Amino acid sequence: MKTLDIAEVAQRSGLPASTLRFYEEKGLIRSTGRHGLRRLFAESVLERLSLIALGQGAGFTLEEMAEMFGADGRPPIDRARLLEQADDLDKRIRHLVRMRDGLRHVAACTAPSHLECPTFRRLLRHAARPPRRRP
Amino acid sequence: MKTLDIAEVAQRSGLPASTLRFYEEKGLIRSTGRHGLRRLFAESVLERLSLIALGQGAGFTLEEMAEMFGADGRPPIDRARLLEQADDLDKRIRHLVRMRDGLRHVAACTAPSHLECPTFRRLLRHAARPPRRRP
DNA sequence: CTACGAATTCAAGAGCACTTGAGGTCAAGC
DNA sequence: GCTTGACCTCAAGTGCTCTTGAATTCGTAG
Repeated sequence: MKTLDIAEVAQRSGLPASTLRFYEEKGLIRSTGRHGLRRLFAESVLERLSLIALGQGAGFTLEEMAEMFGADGRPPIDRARLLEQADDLDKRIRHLVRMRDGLRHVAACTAPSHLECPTFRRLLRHAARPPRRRP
Repeated sequence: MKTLDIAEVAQRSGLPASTLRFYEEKGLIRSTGRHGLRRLFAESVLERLSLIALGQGAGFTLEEMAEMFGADGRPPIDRARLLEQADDLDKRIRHLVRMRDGLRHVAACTAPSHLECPTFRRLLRHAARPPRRRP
């Protein structure tokens, strides 16, 4: 099995070595051994890192992800949880779409003051706070 | 002109008073005066708060927003900036859509291991890190 | 006029995701 | 064998957005 040293993982994943060490400390990835002091990683760590990026984008915290693919390795994925998260994403997407449209409108709008523009005012009424990363 | 005390602003905006004080300190909102010690706000602060929520969702930091509607009040909006931000949002939206679809797929997929599922693997390859809040 | 409760200030703390710096170690090349 | 430089550890620091707590002030109801 081919092993990668941290520099190679860093280069291929685009993450700095410090982040990789940090992730390992958090239990998000694992090194398969050492060469002297130096960590060795299996190539599969790259997939894991993609998975982490995916999860981050979906709104999971690092800690939640560490739990999810906890003890063993293979993500024992919780389907209900994922669907819930997908619905959540739907909300965020709709929100962002409204905002994008709003921004474009404001950039184009010629109303004397944006606060007088009905489109803008409608937008504001819908501008609920973005869902906070679960506190 | 009707004025609101902080409790009313809090209640109508859904933000805790501490956040309102924090925003004022940051120059994001202004109280119009005091009644004794107590802040008084114009009703228009509610619109401003919506605007802030909007901006946050669009990826502006509080400081950037404080700059934008800086000295006077009325947002002297920078159109180029807004369009740029809208394009940015477009990217984020496309990203989120892929992730949502990915999550749904994974929840439904029956492949023995997700890492063997081609759809999932394709998803992973696209799971670039979500754009970091401008560092 | 007194007591209550809501608001105030200021400093510190919290949560998340990392980054940085000081000081040490070790494999490899010369 | 010695130097070099990548990698190591551990503690502390960063940036952002707030929250919490202690001590204090003040308007309003009774």
